[in-house]
Amino acid sequence: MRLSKSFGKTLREKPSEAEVPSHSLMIRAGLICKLAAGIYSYMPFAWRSIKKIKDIMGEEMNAIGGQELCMPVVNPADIWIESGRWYEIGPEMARFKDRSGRDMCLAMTHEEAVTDLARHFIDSYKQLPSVVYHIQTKFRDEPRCRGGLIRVREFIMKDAYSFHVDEGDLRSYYPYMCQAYERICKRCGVPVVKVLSDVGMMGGDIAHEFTYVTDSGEDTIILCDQCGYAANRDVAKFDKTATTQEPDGEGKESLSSPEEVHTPSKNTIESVCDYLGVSPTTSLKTMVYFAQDREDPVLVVIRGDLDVNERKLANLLNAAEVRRALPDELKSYGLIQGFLSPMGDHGLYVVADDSVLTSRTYVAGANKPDYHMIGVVPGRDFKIDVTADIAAARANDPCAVCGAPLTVKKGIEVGNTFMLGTRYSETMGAYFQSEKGTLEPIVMGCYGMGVGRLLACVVEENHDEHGIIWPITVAPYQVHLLNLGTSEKVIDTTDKVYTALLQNGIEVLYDDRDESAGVKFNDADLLGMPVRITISNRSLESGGAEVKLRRESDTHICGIDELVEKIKEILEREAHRYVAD
RNA sequence: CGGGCUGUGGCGCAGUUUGGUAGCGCGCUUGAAUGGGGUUCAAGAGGUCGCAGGUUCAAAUCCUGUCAGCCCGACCA
Repeated sequence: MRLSKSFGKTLREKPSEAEVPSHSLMIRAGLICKLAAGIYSYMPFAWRSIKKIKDIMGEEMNAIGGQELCMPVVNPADIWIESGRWYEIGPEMARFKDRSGRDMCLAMTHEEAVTDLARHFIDSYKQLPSVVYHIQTKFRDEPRCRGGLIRVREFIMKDAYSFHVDEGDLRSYYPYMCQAYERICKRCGVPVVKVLSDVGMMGGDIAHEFTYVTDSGEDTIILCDQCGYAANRDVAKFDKTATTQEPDGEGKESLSSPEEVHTPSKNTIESVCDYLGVSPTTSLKTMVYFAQDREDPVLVVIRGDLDVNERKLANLLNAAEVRRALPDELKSYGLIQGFLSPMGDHGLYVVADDSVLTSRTYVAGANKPDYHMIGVVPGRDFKIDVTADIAAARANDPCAVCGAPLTVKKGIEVGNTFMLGTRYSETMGAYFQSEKGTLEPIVMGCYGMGVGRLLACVVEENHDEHGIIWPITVAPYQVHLLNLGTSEKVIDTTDKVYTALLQNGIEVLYDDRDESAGVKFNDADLLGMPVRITISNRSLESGGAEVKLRRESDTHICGIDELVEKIKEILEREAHRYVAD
């Protein structure tokens, strides 16, 4: 490709809308162009990379038995009504009516469509297991797009679906998919961590995310450097007993009933504990939440030093989401903000984090302005309807597995894998006849990976202050060829080199523009092709062409005659860096 | 959906406080010089100042509304 003819151009300045490096670079390099919030065109260079990423995904999917097919972007409402998600999912699903008034939607994912295929074509256990995948555009009307391709509304996704006779077969297949995911990321030059994750709107049992760790990310993951435990914060477990101090030795545990104490204006955990001289670990924090589908709020009790993770709480309550009650709402239930208490005859459902069982007695609110209770014993002094883990893990909390301090990192979720089970096959009637002759629901797994998001991660991981540093496996072109000066000899030689490289199947971007050296070098750095070849009077006098790797700073001269062979060698060596084990 | 902010040639911005009929840099066009890290000079093209209403002799500037976008939060496989 001659740069003088290529569609699109580079920008010198950082676009004002871009915050994260990949976003800024992708716009500056002319890789993407926004049409509307979260809706982008992929420009020619980006599209070449996208194709390579898709190829890598395809190869890895094929290698574990996947068959590629393609399912529609537009779905009829019927199948989503069958699965129950037509009503479960909110405004993030784009819906419309066709000309005859039938409800339709843009698919956000394809469990429904693939389950429809399964019930059409899978009749017998003899057809199982089976795996299909497709790489398709999806639309989710996200409330907030950000970071260029990191979070968008229209996006390309590779999703795979596996069908099994039973849970055991799914479990034995699942690791292959996880391994394929790790291989894909490795081959694209993006390091990922496999973390336990929430099942979210997919439903099902076990799920993992493959997360690229970066400060530009929006997911919070909890990692144990010691034993390797890794989980999304929404499901991360940690050891709550280890942080607990013994109940303070003031004999309060001997109180046969709680006692009221005056705590003027002490309406936060910190101020109360300071005032009373106790540790927050022996206090109770009470919060009021509204959960979807529940008329009355629930009282949530957690140890004072901990915070509630709303995802965990929502899952426990079987609600799509929960929200904190507003001050006015508290009043209408007779609750006093700042002095909330699980005690009393409020009649509300009480959810307790299991941390409240780690100590004997606690300080709690008195549900009365400026008063708290001491010597409160959970269970004795207030009822608990359900106890579960609803606490958010934090940095330095002890690992639930090995006790080492946990670390918290930000990351981008590149892909995820779910053991769906029979959630869709049962609701949509995808059954097969077993060896015994019985009718059984197909056990399913689903596995998604964002193509554009992975591309953004590639750039996020592989760049410097000058521009992108493409891994050879996904680079739009392998070689960036440029000439300097207008001498006929230089131009002729470069043209010949260009032709020779092309004839040898090498992908070359040829900067044939009449631009100054600075412009050409800067664009080469910004565009970031792995190998740069410079031909100028100076290089010819030194014996040929100058060759430089984008990721290295040193250059060397290579004779024109040996150039093609030399480049082939380099490309092979570079490719070797991205081979998955 | 809350909080903060921004809309002015293709891109990045100034001008808005104190109303007087639009400017800078980059990019683009033409010509010349230069030719190893965004080089230099000259001449050009390009904007109903997001949109709608209002105040005024006069609005990019003041007022009201509205739309779009960005950031933080909520939300989200």
